Amino acid sequence: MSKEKKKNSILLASLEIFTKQGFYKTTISQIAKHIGISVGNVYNYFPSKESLAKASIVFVTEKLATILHNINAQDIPAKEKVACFVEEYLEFLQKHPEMIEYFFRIYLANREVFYQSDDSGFSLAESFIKELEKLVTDGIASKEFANQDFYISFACISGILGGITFLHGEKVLQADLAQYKKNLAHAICKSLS
Amino acid sequence: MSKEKKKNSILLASLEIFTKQGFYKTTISQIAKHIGISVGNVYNYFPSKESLAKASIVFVTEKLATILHNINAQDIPAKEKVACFVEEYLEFLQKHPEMIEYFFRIYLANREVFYQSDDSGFSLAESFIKELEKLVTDGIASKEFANQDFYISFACISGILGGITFLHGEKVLQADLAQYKKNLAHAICKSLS
Amino acid sequence: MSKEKKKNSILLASLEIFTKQGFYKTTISQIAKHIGISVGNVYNYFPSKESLAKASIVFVTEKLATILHNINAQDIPAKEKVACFVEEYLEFLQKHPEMIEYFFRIYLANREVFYQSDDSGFSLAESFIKELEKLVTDGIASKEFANQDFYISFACISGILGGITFLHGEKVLQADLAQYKKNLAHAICKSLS
Amino acid sequence: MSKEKKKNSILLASLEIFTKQGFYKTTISQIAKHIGISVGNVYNYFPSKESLAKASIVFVTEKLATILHNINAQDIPAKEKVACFVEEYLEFLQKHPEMIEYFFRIYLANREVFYQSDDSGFSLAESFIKELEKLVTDGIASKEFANQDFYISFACISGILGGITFLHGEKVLQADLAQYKKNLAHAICKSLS
DNA sequence: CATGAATGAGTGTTCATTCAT
DNA sequence: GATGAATGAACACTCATTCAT
Repeated sequence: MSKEKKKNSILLASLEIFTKQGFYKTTISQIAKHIGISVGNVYNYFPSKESLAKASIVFVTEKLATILHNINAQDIPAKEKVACFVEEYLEFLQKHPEMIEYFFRIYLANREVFYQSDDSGFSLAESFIKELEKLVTDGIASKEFANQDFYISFACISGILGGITFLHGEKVLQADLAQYKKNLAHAICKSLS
Repeated sequence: MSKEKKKNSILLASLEIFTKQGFYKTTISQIAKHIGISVGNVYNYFPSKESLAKASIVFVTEKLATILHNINAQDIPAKEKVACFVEEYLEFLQKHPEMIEYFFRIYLANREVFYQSDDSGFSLAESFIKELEKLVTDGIASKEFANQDFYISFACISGILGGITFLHGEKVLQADLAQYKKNLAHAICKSLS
Repeated sequence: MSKEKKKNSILLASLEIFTKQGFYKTTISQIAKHIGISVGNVYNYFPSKESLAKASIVFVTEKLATILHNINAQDIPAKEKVACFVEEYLEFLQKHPEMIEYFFRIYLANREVFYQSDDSGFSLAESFIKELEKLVTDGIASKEFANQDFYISFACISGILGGITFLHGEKVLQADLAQYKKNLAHAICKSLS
Repeated sequence: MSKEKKKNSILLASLEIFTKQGFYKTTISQIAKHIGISVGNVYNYFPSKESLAKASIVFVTEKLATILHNINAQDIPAKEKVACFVEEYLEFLQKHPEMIEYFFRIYLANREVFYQSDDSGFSLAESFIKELEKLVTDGIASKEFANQDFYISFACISGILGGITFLHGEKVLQADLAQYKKNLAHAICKSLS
């Protein structure tokens, strides 16, 4: 296996196990065992457990950022962009719940892991937030969305998606995720207007 | 100090330190020191660290449930109830950020701490969710809100509030919390309609 | 309850719980609860956990010593004395297994509890050993027993009784204890001859 | 040092310190220090303190079982087998008092450590008991010993040896252990006849 | 690159003992 | 005498990280 591939497999394993068990309950040994390598070898690719957690969040946010970037690149109304993003988000959540849940459970919650004195941990999600900002700004420009503080919009979009993600993780949703697509997109757009 | 009062002071200290440092990085010794008692004495009031975390979440959700319960009891339109709740929520967040953040950071994130095999950890927040459900149901009855899956509404209300709470915790909000009151209430009502 | 009676009830409770759970796994709190008094009050009667254990062994050995003393006082052959002692010992074991087992499990095993630098822990059983010595000496005088080192005789008598006590505690003996009376007395006498 | 050898050295250190100080007064740290390794490394070889105690007892009983097995294999009268066993037992006790005393002090006394719900702790000594049973059965077959309940015979053999072991541990025996060989063998054979 | 034995600081929890009431 | 809250030292066990092979 190439160096890059092995690094990636370590990342994916971490992501999965961190999400399932939490950051602190996950041991390096478990991650190593999950992909059949030795504990010491994990350290050849990542210098610490913390760095694994950070690399994981960058990995996830870049996936989300890419999705949103491609949508933003299209020449369609902002409301449609929201609908597209909700759709792709739900598909992603369906396919890789561990990645999305990692974002909401591990990253947003374990502040002490991701934050350094000199650097807001928030910055790890920068690429995604940039795209979100673009989406909102475009919508405001086209008068589709109300011209309000970006943070309100941010709270609406990521809050509502976070809420549904949480419920999905709790396994309380009776219907298939895709069923919620339309209503969620509608709710988000309304909240932004 | 009465027994009940001491138990409460331990709870409040836990809440604060858990929120600041995370569940796992917080030691019983720190909690004990914070209120000037011995480690062993903490265990005279709570049988384990985990039980402290659980008692904390019950404490917070009951506070929130009480606030919402009183609002629900009033004879006003559902939209006004939402506005009232947002106002009181923001005041509460301003005054006791550790309690609200505890709810979003510690409870929602450290699944492995709160969940037992036989019992959804979700149930610890039951009293609050019940009130939220009442608010939404009433609004649907009065045609103020759209008749949609409660989970969507749940995601909207707690998601948007969670989002702003997160941003507040990140200290990125430039304006005073109260400034966001109107816009947030508006966004939530819109999202429910 | 008189002071003496309460002291005794504490002693008996200790004996029972020490035997059932071992010295270290028994807490003062358990002993106190067992007789319905407070932890602090136990310390009004015994200055330490260790002193409780020591008082217990003195209590038991004095019971055994009394039994043997009365037998020694009779004008019967030594072999009959052995038979009598075995009989009464088995009856005692039947009735108060916790006392006898205390002697063999707790006292003989937890050396570190009973021994002080200046004093052999062995001395706590002195009264009983004295009587045993008398029994053997008398038997040698009457030519019933061989004139051998007392320690050999001691090993035979208390060893064989200890062995059957152990097996009784293990609950592997199918027959009633009394059934073993004759054979045990016979074995002991033979071993002494 | 090979893995197996290190495991063994941990075992021997445990045996010695458990015997000297008792199970509960012995700390893993002491065991580790005694052989110059770290606390954590002990746990690479034994998963718990309890498992160390159990492995120790298996180790000792297998030593005793082997001794007795070799004697049983010889074509000599049962009485001579007893004499051989007593001799080798005393030699072993002389050479490795910690092992034999471990058997009598730690194993027989700390029931709560060795017993599981589903399994008599007694079973840890199975291999030795099997050999003892063979010795007795053979002696009965050759009419050297009386045909009595095996448990009586068990109490006699292990009781008498346990008694002398106890006295040896108390350091009350004036003569050399070997001096008691003949008398002990004689006493045991008599008690079995 | 890969291994996994070794390290040792760190933490939840227990419990004998004390003492103010 | 009686209570039981308070103390704090002690200890089993964990696990991120290192490094010799």
